[in-house]
Amino acid sequence: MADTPRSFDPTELGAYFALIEVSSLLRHTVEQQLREAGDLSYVQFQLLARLGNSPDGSYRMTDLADGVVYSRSGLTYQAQSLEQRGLVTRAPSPDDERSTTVTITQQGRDTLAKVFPGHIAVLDGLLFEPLARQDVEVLADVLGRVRDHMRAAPPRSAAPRRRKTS
Amino acid sequence: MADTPRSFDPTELGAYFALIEVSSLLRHTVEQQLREAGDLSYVQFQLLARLGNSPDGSYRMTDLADGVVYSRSGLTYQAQSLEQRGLVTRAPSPDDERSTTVTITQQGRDTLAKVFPGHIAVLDGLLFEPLARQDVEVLADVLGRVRDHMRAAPPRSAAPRRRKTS
DNA sequence: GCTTGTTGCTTCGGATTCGAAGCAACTGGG
DNA sequence: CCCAGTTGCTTCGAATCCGAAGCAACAAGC
Repeated sequence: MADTPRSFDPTELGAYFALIEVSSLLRHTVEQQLREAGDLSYVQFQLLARLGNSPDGSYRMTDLADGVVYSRSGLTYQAQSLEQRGLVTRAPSPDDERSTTVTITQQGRDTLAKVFPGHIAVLDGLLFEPLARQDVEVLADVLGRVRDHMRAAPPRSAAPRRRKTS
Repeated sequence: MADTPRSFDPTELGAYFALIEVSSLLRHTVEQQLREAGDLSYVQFQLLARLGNSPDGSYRMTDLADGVVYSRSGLTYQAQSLEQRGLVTRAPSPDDERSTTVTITQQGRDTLAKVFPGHIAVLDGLLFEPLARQDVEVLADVLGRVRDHMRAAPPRSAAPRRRKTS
């Protein structure tokens, strides 16, 4: 397999390495800020932010997991943690007894509001500062296209669950 | 000093979210490939790759940690693991008795060679496939600039001015 | 040569992550 | 109604990660 190990040219390598390094550093810094400002991990912040953006402030566990890339078990762990701290509530969905609906509380919204300015400040100073308006636009466009492509791509596993192969 | 809690416009948000999601998904997929192909974690692969690129195949621990963004202790953990598997050796530096020099072994190079084609294939299919040549160039340029800016920025002395004024 | 201070790495304890297995609720065919 | 299959979430065990404290080797000042 993989008989065509073409190697990358410097530009491609540069793009790849820069992507990895930028996201790592950014995440690291943001994580520190969130920890200091509101004792939140990055995942917890993402979850709260997503819930806060929802019309009714709630989502199913699965939808949350999909939006944040993390594993189901990891999400359970964080949701429990957030629930114990009173930032979200969890209740079985009225429709589907097996699905759990997570809802952000007022305290959760307060916490979100408390950490948000610092979050923006970090992004501003670290990510956007060296970029012109046009750079941001290009970045959004190109990375947005990559993201759509990734989402569309099959999970790439010789899945144990083969079904529906047309 | 809550002077500028400016919120981001959709383009900035899009760039930020796309960056996070792309890097997360990419990393996730790459991690799986590396695990299957050579039982390596992403960090381990990065370390081996970096060592393999070095003229003499070796680096000091600190330089490795800086290049890979991870914590010192985490690096120690991974280096020990790699050493036990015979992929690298560790020895005190002749100059500085306290610094440890990590060197890739032939077996390490073999492992690297084994996983590399698959690694490239993943990147190709996931990251580069939807991009035109020009997109890659722009990406390398813009992200490269951001990376340089981040490296120049002080790691954490940027926010110590704030007190918990809740 | 001693005493401080710094630097480089490791150990330690705790938090977070994941995949696999387990359990409970829905679904469809008989 | 029952049975197998699927779906949604949680529990479990193990791996990985980090920051803080600890230890050893250098560097400076006296």
